[in-house]
Amino acid sequence: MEPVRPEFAPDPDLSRDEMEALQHDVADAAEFTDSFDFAPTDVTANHVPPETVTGVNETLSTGGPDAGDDDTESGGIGAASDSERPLIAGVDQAFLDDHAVSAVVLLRGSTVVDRVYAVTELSTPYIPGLLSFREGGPIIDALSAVERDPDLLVFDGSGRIHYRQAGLATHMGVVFDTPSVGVAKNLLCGTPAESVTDRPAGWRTPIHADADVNADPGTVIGHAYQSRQYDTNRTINPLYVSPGHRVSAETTVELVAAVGGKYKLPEPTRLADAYADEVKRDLSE
DNA sequence: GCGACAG
DNA sequence: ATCTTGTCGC
Repeated sequence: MEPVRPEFAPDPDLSRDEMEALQHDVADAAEFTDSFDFAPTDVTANHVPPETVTGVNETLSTGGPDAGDDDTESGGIGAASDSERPLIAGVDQAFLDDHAVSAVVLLRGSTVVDRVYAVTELSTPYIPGLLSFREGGPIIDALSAVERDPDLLVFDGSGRIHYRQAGLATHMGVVFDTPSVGVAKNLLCGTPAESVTDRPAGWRTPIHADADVNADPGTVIGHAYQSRQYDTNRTINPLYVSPGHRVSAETTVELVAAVGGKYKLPEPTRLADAYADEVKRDLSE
């Protein structure tokens, strides 16, 4: 795929004020309403709702072809096989000295159909709120190597949950004008509607815009979503999911749940994370 | 000045 | 994000 709107590409050489100005433009260009042509229920064959797990490792599965196709899943009119399912791209990075290894794993259902990566020199430090100016370039490099246009991009980081409603997922979604969602492990800004501690799998609560966010106070900019949970001692923190581009806050939760597997992180992102680490390891030997 | 802050 | 062993619990 290629950047459809390169004018929004994050230039790491901009001044801080210019970066923030560009983010305002990105937020204005972003669409936080559903605008994609596949059903969330077609994303995966096995719509296993989030479970409360008892163990840690069960059977190792890295997304290889599944044993059989289920033509009789919920809905009935869904895709019959992985080959008909929407193309989902998971994006994540690993770092090595002053270089970023950006990895993209493409999935159709539970089948990994492609993996690409790019090694790019970093030119800007990590600054909360300006992440896309550090990782955006490297990510664009990797996504540009993807042959087919994904139906959805899943990022490791925030989307609309951002001071200027222009987090990494939103910024990249706008640059490629592709539906995208952000999945962060920590909350950047905004206020959860209720306590997020020790919640059962499947639980979610809205994240509202507060004084730190450039949006009408109370606007739902994302959700805390408990993808997995243990039934005993230790507890797992929730994920903070938010719209990137062309997806609503509510649908974002549904999509993240749909692409989620048996781990805390959704499969696309989890596999991209592992791939980035793998490339990094091979690269440092 | 103090506190807060995705990856 | 990254630097890293053991350890608790199923």
